[in-house]
Order: sequence, then C-alpha cells, then structure tokens
Amino acid sequence: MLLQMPFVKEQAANNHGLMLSSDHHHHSGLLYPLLLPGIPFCPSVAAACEKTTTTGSGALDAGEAGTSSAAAKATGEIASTAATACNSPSSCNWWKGPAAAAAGEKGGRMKVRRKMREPRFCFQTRSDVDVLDDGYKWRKYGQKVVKNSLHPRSYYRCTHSNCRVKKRVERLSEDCRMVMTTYEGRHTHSPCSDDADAGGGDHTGSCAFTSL
DNA sequence: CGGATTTGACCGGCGC
DNA sequence: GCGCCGGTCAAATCCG
Repeated sequence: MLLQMPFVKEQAANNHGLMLSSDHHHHSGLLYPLLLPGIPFCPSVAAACEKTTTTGSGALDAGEAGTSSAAAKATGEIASTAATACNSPSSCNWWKGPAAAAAGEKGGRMKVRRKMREPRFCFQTRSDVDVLDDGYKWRKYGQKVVKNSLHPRSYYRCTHSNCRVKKRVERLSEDCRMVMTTYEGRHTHSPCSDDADAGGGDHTGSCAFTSL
C-alpha cells in the first residue's frame, strides 16, 4: 500500500532540484522527489509534510503548482507543516560520517568507500503507510532496528538497472504516525522510464514530470 | 516459477 | 584495541 501525495513543486528557484510533482494525467498525486538526471540538488532540503485522514482539498503546494489533485481528495488531506534542514549531525544521523556510502556491488562488498556521499534529502510525512508513492519502484534490501528508535528502519534500492538511488524509511519514535523518508543519490532515469507500476499502476504511460 | 521480501550475518567506521 | 552501531549482503522464505 502506497501513499499518494498532491502536487508539490518547490525549491526550484533555489536550484535545489527538489521536485515534487503530480501526475495530472492519471488523477493521482504522486510524489516525485528530485533525484532526476542532471538536476542540481541540495542535500539540506527537507520538506515536511503532514497527511491526515480527513477529506479535503488541501495540497502541499509550495510553488505555483497549484492544483490539488483528485487523489488528494480521495486519499486524504495533505498539508505542508514545516521544512527542516537535515544536514545537521544532531538532526540527521545520516551525516555522522562516511559510513557505508558507496557500499559494494555484488562481489566487491565494502571494498571501496567514498569520502563524498551521494546527494540526499529527507522529509517527514504523517501517514499510515511507510512507503510513499514517489513514482519509482523500490526493492527492499534490508531492515534494521536502530538505537533510540522504537521502529525498525527499512532500506530500499531503486530497481531500475544502473540506478543506485537508495532510500531509508523509518517511523519516528516520538510520533509513530510520522514517517521519515531519506533519499540518497539521483535517479539516472525518469519515473516513467521505470516499467514498474510503483505500487498501484496508476501512473503508467506519460507522466507530467516537470523539468525546471 | 520468478521476483520481492525477510532476516541473520557480516563488515567498516567511530567513540571510548 | 575493543565494542557498538549503521548499512549491506545473501540465503531462505513468501507471494502472485
């Protein structure tokens, strides 16, 4: 089960590359976060969203994007609540060090570690489901119980060949309804190029992914 | 039967 | 040097 989000497009003016867009053609608000080929990206960007289960027309609209999708009305109101930077060691332990950055490919496990990590960003969503429908297809490759967290952290990798984007999903211990999703890397393909259905199959064919 | 998920083991970084 | 911890691997298992 996947969460769908309304149209969001923001940070473009800052050249952050955070692009959250919806698929107008399929009346579903899909979360398309950045990570596109060639799009500059600032790792400190984090958009916090809040999803409620009440019906309404609310939309996480930080730009000119505007239209709240039918899906938003169908699946619940989503409202932007806060944007918090995630590049501080105290707020995001992903930045604590270079650990396990590149990781290895099959066979070359952990042989080479990069000093510089892939661009990444995180955002929080209030949702009953862990996996956001961001237009890409992910394969889970691990789950870990982390310290000081009541909930396990899940690790996902983009299933597209030659695309090494990863994401982590975990629920906040302070509020189990809040889901923290962290992306690392940039997709080498568009969401549409992924032949997978990304959990529902409601966005096949042309996608209204806007290049800024 | 093939692809996705689960889960315990393994590895490297970091703090003490 | 040692232990803790986060991240990843890969065999086993599940599921459509």
